[in-house]
Amino acid sequence: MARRTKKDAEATRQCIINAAREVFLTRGVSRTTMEHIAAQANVTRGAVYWHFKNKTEIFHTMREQVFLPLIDRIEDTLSIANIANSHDDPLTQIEISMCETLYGLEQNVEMREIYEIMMIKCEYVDDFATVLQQILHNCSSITDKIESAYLHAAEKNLLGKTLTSRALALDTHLFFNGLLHMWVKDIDGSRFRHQAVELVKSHISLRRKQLFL
Amino acid sequence: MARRTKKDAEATRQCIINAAREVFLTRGVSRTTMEHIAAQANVTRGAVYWHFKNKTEIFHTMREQVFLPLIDRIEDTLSIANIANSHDDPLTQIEISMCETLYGLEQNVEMREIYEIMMIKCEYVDDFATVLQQILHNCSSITDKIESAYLHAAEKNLLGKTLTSRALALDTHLFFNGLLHMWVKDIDGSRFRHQAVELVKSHISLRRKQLFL
DNA sequence: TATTACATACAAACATGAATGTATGTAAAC
DNA sequence: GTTTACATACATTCATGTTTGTATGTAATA
Repeated sequence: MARRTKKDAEATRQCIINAAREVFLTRGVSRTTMEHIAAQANVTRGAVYWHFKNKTEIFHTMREQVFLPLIDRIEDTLSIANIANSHDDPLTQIEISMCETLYGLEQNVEMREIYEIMMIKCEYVDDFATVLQQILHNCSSITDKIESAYLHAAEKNLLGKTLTSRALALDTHLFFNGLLHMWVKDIDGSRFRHQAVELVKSHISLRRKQLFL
Repeated sequence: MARRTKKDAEATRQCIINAAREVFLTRGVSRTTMEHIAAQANVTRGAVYWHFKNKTEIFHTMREQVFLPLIDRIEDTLSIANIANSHDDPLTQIEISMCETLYGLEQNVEMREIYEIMMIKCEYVDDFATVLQQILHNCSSITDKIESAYLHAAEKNLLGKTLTSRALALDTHLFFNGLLHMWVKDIDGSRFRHQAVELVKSHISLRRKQLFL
C-alpha cells in the first residue's frame, strides 16, 4: 500500500494505539511485541515504527491519552472553587468525585482497560519507572485536594470525629486506591464492582457527624 | 564444577531463589532471563534448569516461600479464637494485625522485595493469572476475619457508628490494601512509610466510640 | 494547468542478538 | 556402578531495529 492522506495516517496512528491497548491487556506489556501490535492493527511493523519509536513510546502515548484527562477531571471536581460553589456539602463532593470515577470505569472501556494494564499488566522498571513517580505525584495532589475539602467540611462542622483533615484525606485516598485496585482485579465483577458505590457511601458516612444524638 | 552433596544442592537451590528475587526486583519478572538468574546466583543455566522447570516455577516457589506463611500469620492473628482470648479489645486486635504486617515489611527484606515484585514488577497474564485468583481469595478470607472481629467489637459496644460490620471490614481491608500499595511504591520512604502506623491508628480510631460525649 | 521535486506513509527484506530448551559431558557422592 | 548435580555446547525460535523500496500526496514552479 502506498501513501495515504494525512487524515488516513492519523487514523492509522490511533488504530495502532487502540491495538496496543488490546494486546497489552491480553498479553501484558512486556510480552507484547511490535508484531503483535501491528497484526492487531492490520498493518505491518513498518507502519508501527513509522508512527512510534518503540513500544515504550506507544505505552506512554496510550496512557497520556486517557489517563491525564482523567486526573485533570478528578482534580477539577475537587478543586477549591468547585467545592465552594457547589450546592452540595464538601463531604458529598468527595463522595461524588469518587463515584464519578467509578462511573467512568463502568462506562468507558478504554479507561477500564488502561487502568487494568497499568495496575496488573505492566512492570514498573527502566523506562516505566518514571510512570510510578508520576502516579505518586498525582496521588499527592489528589490527597491535598481531598484534605482541603475536609477542611471545608470541618469549618462547616460536618465532621463527627476529631481526626485531622490530613489524616482523613489520607485514609480516604488509601481507601479509594485500594478500591480501584480491587475493582480492576475483580474481573468477573462478583466481589467488588457491584458494591463499589455503596462502599464509597459507607466510607463517607463514617465521617459525617450524626445529627440528633 | 562437579557433583556436590545433597546439602550443597539444597543451598544452591535456595541461592537460585534468592538470586531470582533480586533480579526480578531490578529487571521485572518478564525481562528477567534464566541467564540473569544464573549469573546472580553464580551458577550456570544448567544448574537453574536442573532445579526448576522454568522461570514461572521459580516465581511460584519464591512467592509461596514467603507469602503463604505471611497470609497464614495474618489470618491467625485475626482468628476468632485469638480475638476472643486476647486481652486486647477486637478493634485493637485489628490494629495490631495491620501494624504487625507493616513491621514485617520494615524488618524483613525478602518480604518487602517480594511484595514489591508482586505489586509492580509482575504482569498477571497467562501462568501468572492464577496468582491473581489466589490473591483475591486471600483478600476475601482476610476481610471475613476482619468482619468477625468487628462483630465482636459491636457486641462489646465499642463501635461509634451504625455501619454494618461487613461495610466496616471492607473499608478497612481496602484501606490497608491501598496502604500496602503506597508503602511499596513509596520507594524512598518519604511519603507513606514513615507515617504508615499512624495512619492505621487513625483508621481504627475513626471507628471507636467516643467516650464522654 | 501541467510538470517537477520532494516528502510522506507505509511494506518488505535483512542483519543481529537474545533467550529458550535440550542434549551431552563429567566428576564426585552414595 | 549408578545416580546426582551440575557445566557446556547446540539448535531453534523470536524480537528488534534498520534499511531499502515504492506508490502516492502535496506544494512550488513554469
